Amino acid sequence: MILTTQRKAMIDELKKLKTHPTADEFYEVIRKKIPKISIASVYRNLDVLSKAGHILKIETSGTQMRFDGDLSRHYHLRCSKCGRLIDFMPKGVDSLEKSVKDLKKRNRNLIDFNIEFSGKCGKCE
Amino acid sequence: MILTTQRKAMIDELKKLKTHPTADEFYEVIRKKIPKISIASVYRNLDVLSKAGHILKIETSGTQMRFDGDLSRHYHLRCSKCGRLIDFMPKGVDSLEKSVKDLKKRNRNLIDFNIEFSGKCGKCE
DNA sequence: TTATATGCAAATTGTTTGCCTAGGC
DNA sequence: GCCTAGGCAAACAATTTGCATATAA
Repeated sequence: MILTTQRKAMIDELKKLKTHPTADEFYEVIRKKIPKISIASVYRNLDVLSKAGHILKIETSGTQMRFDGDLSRHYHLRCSKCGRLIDFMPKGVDSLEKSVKDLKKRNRNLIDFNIEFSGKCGKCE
Repeated sequence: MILTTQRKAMIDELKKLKTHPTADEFYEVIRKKIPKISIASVYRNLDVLSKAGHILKIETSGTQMRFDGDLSRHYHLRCSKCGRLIDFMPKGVDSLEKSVKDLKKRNRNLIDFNIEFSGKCGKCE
């Protein structure tokens, strides 16, 4: 996997966003930096970059894939009012993580988990 | 929402399945009972029946929606080997549920959560 | 007998692929 | 110079819609 200028720019732009864009949303953003980029490259590169660990592909409710430049351990909340996907790392999450760790100890076949919260985001409360 | 013969049959058939089928998988199953059913009705009815609370639409990894006739509280595990979606309700899950309950107490905006586990299913271990 | 549901085909949406050219090492 | 990446358009897969007919209350 070659980190071309285009791919580097994609990583940079995605890291600036807090919105967890879909591929087509990100296409509109990156087009402002790289006007000649094609939607096919956006899909291809979001895929290879996530496989290479530079960005995160988010398994989310709703049909479209979403992407995240923030690699730190955090969760997401889907706002039940406005529908946006918001970073969510509240106090109390550590005990949930501990529960999962215990689950893994009891169930050796268990590898990972994916959680999405739902509720009102800060702006909609 | 009228519970037509067709919709009743769909609920019955889905409840018999443990496989959490996609819409097209379920279409193949229900066709054996209602040969003239159309794929459009399958999509439409899976949607209205889930909204009416008769069945469950599962937010799952992968691109396709999956459906579940089992309304009892339970979770799912995506097998990392065979890819199937398996019911998962192990010992230890109660402490995870307690953690989420605590989270909700601390974060009043929080409504619900959706978790999908990944790991090897019973057949693949 | 009026409203809702269904079948069929066509339209839409999100994503992937083939192929040829361009750029990176 | 060789191999991987990128642009473009066409293909594909999953789902939705419009419309005419059929079924339910």
